[in-house]
Amino acid sequence: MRASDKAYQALLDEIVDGTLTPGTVLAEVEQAARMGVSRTPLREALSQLRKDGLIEPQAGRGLIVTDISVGDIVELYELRQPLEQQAARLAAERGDSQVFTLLATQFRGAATLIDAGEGGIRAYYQLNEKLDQAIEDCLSSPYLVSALKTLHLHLSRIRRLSRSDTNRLRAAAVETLVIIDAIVDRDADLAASATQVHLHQSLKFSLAAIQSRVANQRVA
Amino acid sequence: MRASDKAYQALLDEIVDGTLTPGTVLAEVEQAARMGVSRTPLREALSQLRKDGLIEPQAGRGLIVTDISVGDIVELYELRQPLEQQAARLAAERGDSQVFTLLATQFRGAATLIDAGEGGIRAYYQLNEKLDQAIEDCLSSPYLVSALKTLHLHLSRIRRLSRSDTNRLRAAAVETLVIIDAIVDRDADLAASATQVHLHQSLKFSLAAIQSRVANQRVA
DNA sequence: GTAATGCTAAATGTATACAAAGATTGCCTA
DNA sequence: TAGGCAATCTTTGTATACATTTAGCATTAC
Repeated sequence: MRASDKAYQALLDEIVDGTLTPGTVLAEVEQAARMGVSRTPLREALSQLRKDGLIEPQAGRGLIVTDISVGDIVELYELRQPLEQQAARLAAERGDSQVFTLLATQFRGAATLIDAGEGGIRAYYQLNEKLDQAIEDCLSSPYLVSALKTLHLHLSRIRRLSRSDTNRLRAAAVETLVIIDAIVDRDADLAASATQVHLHQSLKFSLAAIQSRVANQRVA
Repeated sequence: MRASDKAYQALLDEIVDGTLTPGTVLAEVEQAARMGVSRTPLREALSQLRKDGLIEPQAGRGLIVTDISVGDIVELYELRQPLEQQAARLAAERGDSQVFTLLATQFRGAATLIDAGEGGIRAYYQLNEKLDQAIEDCLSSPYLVSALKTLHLHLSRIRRLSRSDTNRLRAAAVETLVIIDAIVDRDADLAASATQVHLHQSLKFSLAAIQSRVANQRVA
């Protein structure tokens, strides 16, 4: 593995999982030392992260981790809605029914998973990733796939901001199951509509979760 | 301007306008010399172009300009359709009516422009860019804007493959006018539908133009 | 004659030295 | 004391030297 790839992946992970918080200054020499690489490959990594929109040039000097706020959630969904609807539509048209039939079965057991504590919830998230992967595998367009990849990068970031409670997760699983069933039935319009519904709900509850958290913080 | 930006822009322009044809090998020392910069900023430029999907690692070694074929057109439209529909929808919801009223007026004179020879057609393309810019200005989401930017990069490339005749351009202008009028009327659904129609026609005629060109080449 | 192995050369990947640009701090002046 | 200017120092931007990897080719052995 190239040193630049290593640094890119490491920094990416840290930004996505929140270890590097928004506003953190990424000085070249400092980060190069921390990653155990020289400045050249590190700069390449930073340049990639900049293209991803995960870091940006600060007013004065240096690169900082981009902020991710409530406003960003709404703005991100303005991209997510059309992209995932299109992906669901194409998956319905071309998807391998067997794959999605299996996923449907797994999603029918999602509620049990969600109620099984921390580990179960982690498994549920992994199931969602499997679904995303299955849908992506249906797409022949590298342009669409690439846009989805970038999108999911940012989605991972906001997931930390607006953690859902188990009630919401169970509801989300049901909504997702409608999408999967539509794909199995080769009903592209339904798959798109179900996606729209799911994302609408998802956005609504994300914003509500943040609102309530802010309210709680005021009390504390 | 930084040397890396200069090299990036220069290479980008050459790839988009077809000076650097698909398959062209971009060797670092060679290109660095040609651009008048050293290898370090040139590599940064190449790294960006790679993220844009304009160049890719070759089997053996080295980076080559990515191929752009008929299949790519269809795949690109699988991204274009959802993105531009969303953009049109949001423009209809939030756009400044005055801006789009002016654009509508200009597009009503498009036919005259298209029939005025080479220069007129260039002016018509510039008018289309003004429209794209006006729509982009309506978008608050940097995520959506960024995806559109990348999309238009690749669209510029395929425009060389499937040049439209004046008949098609006139029809396209009429289709576009429907979109603009919908935006002026704040009719998001109509703007989205009109965009879908326009892009459907645009794709159909692009593919047809290429087919007929291939047929002509066989004759010649 | 063919295949495999080793050598060579050329390209990429990395590190470091050097240059330039800008920010901060301290001093001087008003 | 406050504001401005200058000098220094930190940080980024660039160039080049060095390391590493691999493809191509030739030679040798089977």
